[in-house]
Amino acid sequence: MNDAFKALADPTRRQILVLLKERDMSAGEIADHFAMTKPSISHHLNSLKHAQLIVDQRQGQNIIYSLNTTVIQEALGWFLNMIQKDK
Amino acid sequence: MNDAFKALADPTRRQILVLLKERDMSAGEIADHFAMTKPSISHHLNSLKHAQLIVDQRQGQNIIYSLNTTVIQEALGWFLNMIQKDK
DNA sequence: AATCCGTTTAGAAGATTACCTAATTATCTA
DNA sequence: TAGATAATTAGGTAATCTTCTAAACGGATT
Repeated sequence: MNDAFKALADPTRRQILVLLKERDMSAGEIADHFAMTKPSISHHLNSLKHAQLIVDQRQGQNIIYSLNTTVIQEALGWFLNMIQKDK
Repeated sequence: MNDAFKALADPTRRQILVLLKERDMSAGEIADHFAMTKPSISHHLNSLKHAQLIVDQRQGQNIIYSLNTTVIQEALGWFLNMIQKDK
């Protein structure tokens, strides 16, 4: 959960999540959306994966990334609890 | 919004928000909950304030901090949107 | 098996963050 | 106004983060 919050702190990583919300994408496709080298994007993907916000799956030469909503839902719960009136 | 996500990345700062959810507190009271110097806590409070996650108000010698749920609600919206099925 | 393509790993530079101690500011009280 | 208390600001250091280039890796194709 701490890893998730840390991963979410970076705007590039949040943008990657938004992209993956639309559809699954390969690492290269994701990288094409940013003015940044592929190794840098790969690092961000690893950070998101470590936080379990995304999952990956090899498909031939490509590695396809997709959103894992489980941890996102947990985070959502944290925020919901925070704006709850009592206790 | 980016400032809020960055502020939320630190566990001490999230814990401060949890404390302030229960009741408003002075900077000193907040600091008493952590094994950390007051200047360090003051730095964290400033970070949270800058992100508009909390507001402060002087009351005599004390400065009372309280939660500002507006930005928390915005973040909640971000997560909600992220787990939404389409669009 | 040689090579190509997509991707990750390694290593390093520069920026940012988190924490400390010391000094300063603001307010209250005697 | 002098002293005490609450909190912040200043300055410094160590650790972490973001990004880059160069090199290595895993499958697919020839």
